[in-house]
Amino acid sequence: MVKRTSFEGDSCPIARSLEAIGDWWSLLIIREALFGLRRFGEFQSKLGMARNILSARLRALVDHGILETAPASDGSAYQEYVLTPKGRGTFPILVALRQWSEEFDDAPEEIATILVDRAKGLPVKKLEMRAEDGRLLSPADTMLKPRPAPRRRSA
Amino acid sequence: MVKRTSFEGDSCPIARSLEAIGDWWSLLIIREALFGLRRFGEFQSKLGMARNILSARLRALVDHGILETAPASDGSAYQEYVLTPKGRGTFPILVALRQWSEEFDDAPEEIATILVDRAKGLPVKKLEMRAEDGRLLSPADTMLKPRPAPRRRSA
DNA sequence: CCATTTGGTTTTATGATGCAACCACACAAG
DNA sequence: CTTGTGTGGTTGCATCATAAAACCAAATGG
Repeated sequence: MVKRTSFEGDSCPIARSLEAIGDWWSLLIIREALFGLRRFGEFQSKLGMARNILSARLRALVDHGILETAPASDGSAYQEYVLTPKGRGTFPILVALRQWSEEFDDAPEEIATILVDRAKGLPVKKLEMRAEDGRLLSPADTMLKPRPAPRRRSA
Repeated sequence: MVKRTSFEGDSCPIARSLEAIGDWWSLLIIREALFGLRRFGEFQSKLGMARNILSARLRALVDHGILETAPASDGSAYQEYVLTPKGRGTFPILVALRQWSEEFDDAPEEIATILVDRAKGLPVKKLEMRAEDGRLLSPADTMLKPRPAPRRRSA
């Protein structure tokens, strides 16, 4: 078989998340969903992507529990795709991608929008990594540790 | 043309970042690079991916300014791939992906490692989105604003 | 100097993607 | 009831990307 290698059984959480949302288009669909889009046609016209690919991606995202289909909303008998809590939980990922572009893009003048605090209209602060006690951490201040064995029914 | 649609000219910073690091394998290569891997063979054996794909990805990452080739390091005449500042700047993206898995994965017991603060050994705190004045922001507290016109040579 | 490792490129088979055409259903007008 | 239009897909086909393995050249290693 020469099919694309799957990260499904991988023990790395980064690989596991990419398995769910790492496909081409997937994160852009989620971005639009976070923006409020719900209908097949809305996604299609906004993203300008082929409908069969959109169909496949929506189904995959539903299978992964990121979107769910809702039977209606505005009376019409069509279904809608709405984010689950797991889907809304991708927001920090999108913010991180956005901030990385804003900081390192070779042509930042081509970036059309900035994410701002609704209350004050000022840009959102850069995401920071902190320890549990609040200390600011750099990548070098961190390390990977084997996951502690799960306590069995400790409650 | 039926080639894969590129997001290169897109004005959305998320699309632009995916253009650079959204390919299958790319973020995993960056993850290993952040972990200290430098040599072609190291990446290949650690990731278990086909060498031609690795070769293409490494070249693309170099083209995008995420990796650069260094002529040596341990005396041998081979070249190495090291992260640029732009490459190291992807760290928050990887942390966001990792934390998303840790929080929402259907089988979290399969996740082998946790990211901890090196000094105390405690897990890194969840990434938070904050306003410039430090207020904690939810997605609903934010909005997109058109980028202000660039001041021309204000310095 | 020959064998092996390293760091790739080339070849070939198959899956993924993009585009356009087609189909099923709902709804509205005539 | 028939026609028309919009929505929400699925199906074919051409092309691209990916994977696996073979191949190759330079650098060690003995």
